[in-house]
Amino acid sequence: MLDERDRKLLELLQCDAGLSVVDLADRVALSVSACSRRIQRLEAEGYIARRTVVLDRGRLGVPTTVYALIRTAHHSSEWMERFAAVIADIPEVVEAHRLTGNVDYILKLALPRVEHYDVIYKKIIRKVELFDVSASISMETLKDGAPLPVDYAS
Amino acid sequence: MLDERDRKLLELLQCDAGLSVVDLADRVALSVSACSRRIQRLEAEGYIARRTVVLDRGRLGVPTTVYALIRTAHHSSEWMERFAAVIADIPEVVEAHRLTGNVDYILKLALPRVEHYDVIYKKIIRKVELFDVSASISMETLKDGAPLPVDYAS
DNA sequence: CGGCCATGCGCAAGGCGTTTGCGAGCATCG
DNA sequence: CGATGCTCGCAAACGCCTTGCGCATGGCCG
Repeated sequence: MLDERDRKLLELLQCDAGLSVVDLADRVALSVSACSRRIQRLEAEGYIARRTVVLDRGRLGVPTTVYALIRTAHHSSEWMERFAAVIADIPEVVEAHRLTGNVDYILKLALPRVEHYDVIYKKIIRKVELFDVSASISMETLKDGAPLPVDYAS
Repeated sequence: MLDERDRKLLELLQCDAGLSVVDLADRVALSVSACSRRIQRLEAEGYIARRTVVLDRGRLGVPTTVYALIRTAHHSSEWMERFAAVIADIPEVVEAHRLTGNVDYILKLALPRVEHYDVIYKKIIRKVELFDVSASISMETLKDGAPLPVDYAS
């Protein structure tokens, strides 16, 4: 049960969660106290899952993004669990999904440089058997961590 | 110039930026004031790019994740700019990269349901010509928004 | 139509976390 | 061996966030 102000708050907080409540308050034309309670409610009701910081990839030493499209050699729940465990243990894998279609899994890697991909590749195939892997290097990031659309929220 | 404490702070903040400075302080065995200054420094030196909130996809009404792998019909800088502009204007596209390899672009979409993909698909092809598009639906999210590895940071 | 209840706002005070000035310890370097 | 710079810890001050309270508004029922 969100009104226009709630949606605006979620939008603002996605862009900058460092904004003070007083800033947020007059952006949505509300008193500080009312705004504070709105935010508390949004957290209590689970709209806001957690707060985090986004770090500078360059500064962190992992400027390179690589996507790995994977096809599995085995279609069993045992293999799936094994694969999930392997992925979970590799911090360079920052995102991983099991997909429908030709590709079984997609992995997003954060790496110091392109050549480092091979290290991760070998680390994975040493532990699980894959049928096919194709890696694509990100040449240009058009969007990343873009705010989620807020218009579908009820 | 990061030491072990700085890295630990970045790690903790990625997991939960809502932690108070006093909490963080004793996690890294430091006084509150010293910890506060560390964090200020990490922000000033650009390690921390910004603070944000991660919203609940389900609550927001966009639980479905779809990846679109795109091959372009035209290889010109003019087309690229047009495509980038189109993508920027679609809030359901939460991530977009230009890639090397067979696939030219990868798009990550946040949608209310699978069928909604068609709406976005049509919105894109109405504005730019594509050679090939293949969409894969995420059946299972093994990782998403995982903390960046902090060990490569200097 | 009037009264009642629920909901949400604003005001102001209180509480709490964060920040900052200051002195001390330690390592580095001339 | 002494000076310099860096970072820590302590304590106070500052500022922000929270919360209790009174009030207005809108909906519902008698």
